[in-house]
Amino acid sequence: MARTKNTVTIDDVARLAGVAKGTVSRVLNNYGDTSAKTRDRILQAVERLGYQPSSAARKLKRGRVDTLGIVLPAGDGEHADPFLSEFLDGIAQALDLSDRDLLVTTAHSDEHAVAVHDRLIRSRKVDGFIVTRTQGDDPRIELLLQRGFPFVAHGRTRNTGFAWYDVDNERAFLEAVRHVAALGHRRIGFLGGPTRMNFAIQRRAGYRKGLEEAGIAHDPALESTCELSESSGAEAARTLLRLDEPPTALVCVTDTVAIGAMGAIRALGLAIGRDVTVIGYDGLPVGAYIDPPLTTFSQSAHAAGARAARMLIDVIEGVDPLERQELVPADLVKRSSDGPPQKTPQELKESLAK
Amino acid sequence: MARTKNTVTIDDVARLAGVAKGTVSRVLNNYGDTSAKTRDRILQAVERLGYQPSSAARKLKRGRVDTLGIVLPAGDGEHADPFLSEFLDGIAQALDLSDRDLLVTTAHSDEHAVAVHDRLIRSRKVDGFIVTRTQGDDPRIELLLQRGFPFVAHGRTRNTGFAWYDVDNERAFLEAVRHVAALGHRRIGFLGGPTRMNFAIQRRAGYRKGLEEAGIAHDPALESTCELSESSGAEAARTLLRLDEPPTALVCVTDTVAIGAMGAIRALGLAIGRDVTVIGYDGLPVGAYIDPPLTTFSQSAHAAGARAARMLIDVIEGVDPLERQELVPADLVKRSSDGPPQKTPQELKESLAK
DNA sequence: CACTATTTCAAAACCGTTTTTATTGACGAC
DNA sequence: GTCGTCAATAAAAACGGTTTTGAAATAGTG
Repeated sequence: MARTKNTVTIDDVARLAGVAKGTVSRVLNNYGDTSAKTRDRILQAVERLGYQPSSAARKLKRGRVDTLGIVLPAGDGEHADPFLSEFLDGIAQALDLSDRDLLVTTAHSDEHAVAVHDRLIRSRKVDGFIVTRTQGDDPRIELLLQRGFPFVAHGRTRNTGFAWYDVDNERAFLEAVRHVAALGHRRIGFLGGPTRMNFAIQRRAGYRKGLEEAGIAHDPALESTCELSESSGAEAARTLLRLDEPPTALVCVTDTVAIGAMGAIRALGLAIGRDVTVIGYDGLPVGAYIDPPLTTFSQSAHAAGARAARMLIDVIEGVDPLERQELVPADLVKRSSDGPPQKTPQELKESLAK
Repeated sequence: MARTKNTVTIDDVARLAGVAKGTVSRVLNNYGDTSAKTRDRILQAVERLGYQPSSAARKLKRGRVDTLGIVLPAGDGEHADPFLSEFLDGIAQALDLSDRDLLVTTAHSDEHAVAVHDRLIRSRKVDGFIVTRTQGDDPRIELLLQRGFPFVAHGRTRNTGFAWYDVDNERAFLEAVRHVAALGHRRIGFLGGPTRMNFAIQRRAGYRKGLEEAGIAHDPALESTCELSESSGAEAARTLLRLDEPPTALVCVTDTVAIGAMGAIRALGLAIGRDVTVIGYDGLPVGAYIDPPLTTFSQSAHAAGARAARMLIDVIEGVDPLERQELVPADLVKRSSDGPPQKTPQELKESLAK
């Protein structure tokens, strides 16, 4: 049974145009060494047959696939990471402009992630990777550096000898402190994250710098550390508010922690945004729905994805990765969980005593 | 400059094992016609060199890429569709089990989507497509059917001669009405979606059937149509509540519309779940965070993605697409936006008049 | 022991491109 | 005229696999 092939190849084009296939190829890749006449004839044949080169054959010869890869942490089957979906969308849109595509895979553990990257590299299905959710020491980045495979990380790691795109955590927290200081707060607490995380250290540094800039003495009692959960945020908030001179503002390492803190504040009978100001970080959509809507700092995941993709393309095309390191500021999303202090710390303490 | 190639090919393996490359290939593809001795030798060489076949070369000969494609509607750059990210996650996990990958692209319009599918087909970058967010008459599906290219749709269309996975929209809305009727509601409003969407028609049909089953006369004034946005949902809700005999329950085509409606209800000074019951559809995570948490119908996007991927693989491997059509029920996620009516429609009207 | 069937593997052909090399004809210079 | 030179294109050689073909070695049979 002679199954008729329904795909049109370069040979078909060459035959129709009456030239050698090499000539067709050169025309399509703009070598510019063909006469106008044959070029027109070839382009016409291409048009008529609706020819498009086979990516596999092309890649075999050229060694490129025009495809970028990303390995996502597998969701728990419940709710997918909202950040990632926006990030993906940004990547895809950037790629559309350059006629490349995105290969998406998931991994359910660090080891699995490394294995998947390795498989994709060896089977040459992608030209480079975008690595998200980086850790201080990241095994995926180790692998990619060791293999000399192009990639861009979203977020720095301890080692920084590669291309990355990151949000300026330090700057954001400096601005957070500046913002509440401008509202009139002088007792400003910090609910920080675990210091094994790179970003937690950066954010704390920004907090301290902000205090210094505002001329407020750094009080270690106001600087706490908690896990990145609501319950942990709630507990840390309670601790700070029990101080003899409680803070009138809380700057929180993430929105999740801030939401936990808000619950604790409300439970103590205080008004968020009036008695106690709360500032988050992440710009999670849920922050807009809670009561009162959370003032926070936000990085556009969409913009990050688009930019990271563009940077990766540059790296693949030979740009030195060290020339593709970008630090961008996070923007303040002003909602309603902040405001001028209505009470002094002493008054706050008294109202809590009741 | 003789750039040393750092990729290991089948020739390297063959040389190391002292056999012809054809033999290596047959061993790796389990032809079972090689002696145990040479097979071991070859596998050992493969192991030692860390050899993995080039996907491009392999595909060139076999005509398959082991990659599925999906073309997403491009987000607006603001918030990506939470449904899609979960759906993607489901697909990716299913693919992981079968050593295939997923190619993701975006399209910003119907025409663009068709063009992207066409490009991917012709450049043979994927073996098949998963088509989401189907419309009554879907140009993408037209294209794929015409090209005879394998695909699975998430959602039916007018034409149903292909593989699909769909939630039983009609049934869900029938159950929604049954649910609120059981709570004691008799004036039940419907905030429907644009009727160009197939699912909107199905959901409306379920609503009407539910009324019939409950023995409630269908009042066209209670059945409205809105776009799938919060603002549109809010407006539709206001319109219905201004009726002389306002509804005490609103069944909404999507969670987004329901959330908009809730905002409008609150703004009118009414208590959600007491004065007016609101039922959504989609099971969006955000629904759990709003106040009060939204009662809704949920389809697991994750499960849908995983199942659709599996179905597509079957179709690619030759199963008749007509044998891969599945209708699954949506489940009621009971939260707090519903309850027995506290007021009659007349009382509701009066309290609004104030 | 001659003869055939079976197993095992080497060699060659092929997939659809890109890239390199060769060939052809036209043209100008000597 | 003959000889390069140059432009344009044809022809051939990769690229890295899979699949087909066929030959040699081995086993089985009368």
